[in-house]
Amino acid sequence: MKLSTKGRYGLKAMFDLALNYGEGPIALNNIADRQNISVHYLEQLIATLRKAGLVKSVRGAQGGYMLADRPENITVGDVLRTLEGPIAPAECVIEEEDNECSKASYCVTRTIWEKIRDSVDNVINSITLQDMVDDYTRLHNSDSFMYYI
Amino acid sequence: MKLSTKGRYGLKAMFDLALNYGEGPIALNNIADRQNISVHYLEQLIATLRKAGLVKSVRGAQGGYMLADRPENITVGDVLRTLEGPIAPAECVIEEEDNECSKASYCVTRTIWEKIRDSVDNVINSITLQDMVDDYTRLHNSDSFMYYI
DNA sequence: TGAATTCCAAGTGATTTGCTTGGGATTATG
DNA sequence: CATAATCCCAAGCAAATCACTTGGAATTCA
Repeated sequence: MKLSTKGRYGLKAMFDLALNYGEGPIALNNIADRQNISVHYLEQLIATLRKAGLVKSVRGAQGGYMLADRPENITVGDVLRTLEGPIAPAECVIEEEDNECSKASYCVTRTIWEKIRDSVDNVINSITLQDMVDDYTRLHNSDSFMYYI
Repeated sequence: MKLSTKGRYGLKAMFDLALNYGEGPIALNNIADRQNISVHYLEQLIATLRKAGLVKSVRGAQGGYMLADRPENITVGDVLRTLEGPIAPAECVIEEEDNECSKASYCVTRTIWEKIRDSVDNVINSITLQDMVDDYTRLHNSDSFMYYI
């Protein structure tokens, strides 16, 4: 039940782009440095995100990447599903596909997988990149921060 | 984010044992036949469950396995954690272990993994094998079943 | 023109998955 | 007491997946 580095690195990168939203294209090696990820590996991940329409690229010198939409319009679920494929604990509860086995209608374990899938979906679909940015600024810049030390 | 066959087969087997709770030892090949799993593979899974104290075994002819406790005292989480290891989407939010990275206190993606972990935990810790048995008998034996066809 | 960048394809070692194979130990039953 | 039925254990293994690396082509700014 672990996410691979694809999903984990990819979300870090998207969060980085969200932090820098509106500031023109961000070069991949900047993101890779900040987030401690191999540039060439991140390249592959962001290519997937680009093909999915979540980021835009600008080629050539001074080029880079930027979010294709405002951070409040991109959810964690969008990012994770793009990089990890459908988020489901078992084949038989992948929604898009038609993997239902013949016993689906009365399979008791299947209802467990559905509940797990739905609860994860609920979390990742309800958090946007903007929410993450807000969390970040709250943790780093807020005056109330000192009270918690 | 998929479960492996360990968790999926294992839960099916435990559900099977719960259905037959109180009827003496159940031979593994019966379970394997009913649930469509290789006997030798299931043997390995149930060995793990036995070492974890979730099932008891009776050796020799007419032997088999039975739940070590009543179905209402065993949760889906007990079974899945035993077979799959800690259920967490990333290393840094595995509770038992001390995998926190140095940035844990202000890492924003980490809070995402925590929320996913907690929501899955919430589902699997709240469902017992008895709940599954109840679901099963409701689907198969209840008079109201006909109304839903 | 040259440096900075994105884009693309292929290769690779390590690990995990999902079993299979082959046997030994124990015990109920005839 | 022999035998069949069962649990117990260890090792092997092919295929897939993971987490990258390597090497280079295409594009564009300065």
